[in-house]
Amino acid sequence: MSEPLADLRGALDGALADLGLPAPKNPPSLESPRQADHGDVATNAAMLVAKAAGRQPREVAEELAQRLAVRLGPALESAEVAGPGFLNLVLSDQWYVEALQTVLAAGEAWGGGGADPVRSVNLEFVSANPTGPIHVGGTRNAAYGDALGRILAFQGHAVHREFYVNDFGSQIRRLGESVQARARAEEPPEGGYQGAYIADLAAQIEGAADLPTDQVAQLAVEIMVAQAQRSLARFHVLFDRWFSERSLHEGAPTPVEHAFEVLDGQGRTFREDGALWLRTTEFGDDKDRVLERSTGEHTYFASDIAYHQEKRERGFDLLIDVWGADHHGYVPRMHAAYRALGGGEDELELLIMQFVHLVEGGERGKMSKRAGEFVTLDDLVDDIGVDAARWFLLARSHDTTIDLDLELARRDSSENPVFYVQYAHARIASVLRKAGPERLAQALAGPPGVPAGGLHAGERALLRRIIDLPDEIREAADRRAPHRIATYALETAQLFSAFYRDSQVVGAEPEVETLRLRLAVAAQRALATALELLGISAPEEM
RNA sequence: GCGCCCGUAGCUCAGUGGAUAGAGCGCUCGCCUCCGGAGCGAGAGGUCGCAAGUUCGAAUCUUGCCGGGCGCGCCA
Repeated sequence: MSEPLADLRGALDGALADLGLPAPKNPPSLESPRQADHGDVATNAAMLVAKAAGRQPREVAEELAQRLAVRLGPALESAEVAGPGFLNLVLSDQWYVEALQTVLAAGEAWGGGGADPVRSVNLEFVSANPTGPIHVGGTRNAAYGDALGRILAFQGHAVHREFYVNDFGSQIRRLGESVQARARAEEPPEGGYQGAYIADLAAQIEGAADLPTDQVAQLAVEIMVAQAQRSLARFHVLFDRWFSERSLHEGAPTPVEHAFEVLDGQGRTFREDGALWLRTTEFGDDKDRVLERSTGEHTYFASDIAYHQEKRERGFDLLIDVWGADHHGYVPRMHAAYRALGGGEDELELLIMQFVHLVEGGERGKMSKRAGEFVTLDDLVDDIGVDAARWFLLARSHDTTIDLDLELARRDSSENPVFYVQYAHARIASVLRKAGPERLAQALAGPPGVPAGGLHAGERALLRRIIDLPDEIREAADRRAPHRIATYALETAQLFSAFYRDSQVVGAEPEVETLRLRLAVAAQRALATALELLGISAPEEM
């Protein structure tokens, strides 16, 4: 048996072909029905093809059931047509036991490797301005980008993680001025930065009061970047490259100038009012955009275009940028610019993270960077820990704003979902320790067998969920939706808990104990994999 | 005004064409001679913002409205 659900899908496709029915436009479902009396696997295949074939769905389902019975043989216990044309399949214990064997044989690789086709992905995320510490929004971006990277990599994609450092331009000058003002005990400049970290920078930079402002600014950026690297590493987020915006303005020609040449070669730029413009309206933007101001300075947009051109030239076949919600208005012009460079529409994905509100006792905290009253990544990790922070930031879809309940997040009890999942993992480890290494090795050595009494409902339900893992990961990857993995982890932990409650593992009849030990190992792997993809620890004991 | 995101249980949110819409928290009530009780459960609680439309079938797709968040610089 290869991957169990893939086998079923193959059998279903084959059965449709047997009947001379066209393959449906959308792949038929193979879902675990919520209702227990709807079988182990339900499919809507008959309803999908009935119309095109001009047939009654239930009639098609009946014929499909017969063909599946032939193709699946002893794997299929029964197939029943229900409702408007669903086909509910009950799989045999033998099928389940063989599926479990497949899971165990795959080991840590179970659930991964589904990339099709394999792509070379540049994943740019966080990219927070080095004018201040990383705050909660950046932390969510970090957790999301990192988890997405883990999922894509587990699928088999080549993932290169990058942090774009905005170490150039007016805000950096303002940072230098702010630090220098502080060092001179003067008021910060108009629109400058405040907060304790500015005082720290002023103290750390020797001669900050007297050095040229540009130099103070660069030294401050270096310190801030190093701090961001430490904070992110502590949050289990590592990058392959920290890309300097400043570097886009160095060399001859500079990457920015090179990008201008590329755009000019495509005939996309023009001069007006003394400025250089890009005709982004040709690609759906609502107005054209300035690349070089009438003063001769380049805009931030020019840097960004040069950066994306540079990434293109490095040979990635997919660029993903994860941006904060406050930049969403920038999306159309970036897409337009990418196409103006000659890039393909589906080579660049811009993902927008919505905001996070921290909630404590029903009250929302404030996060204003300039005022210096923000909660930073380090503050959050100090408060609730890496695992809880990552869980609560990752458990929800990236395009919904979230309220993070700090009071719940810091609890060490099963009321806290991340604790509950980790506890289930640790508990399995404890059961396996109880069985002992010899007994465990013996159980895993097989051969797989169906115990005399057959499988119980709780065992089948847990195993069914473990078998779902590859599909879940594929969905999470394709939809850029790490939160699905969190949902999966919680459900799997709940199913294990129910199984554990109802079924004695260690000390059961030998062949039953063997099955349950194997199941426990598989459940532990599924949980460990899900947690790993979220960057959350899977403890052996707590 | 225009654009993007959101509107699902008291609260926070899953669920992007299928059957009787789910979870966590909160609330009420149960379970320790038993592999981890820092645990395990049960129950109450919902016009899926509103209205049309498409479909055999809509929380899900379309359109319009209402409500909330964000954005609309030769700033970054």
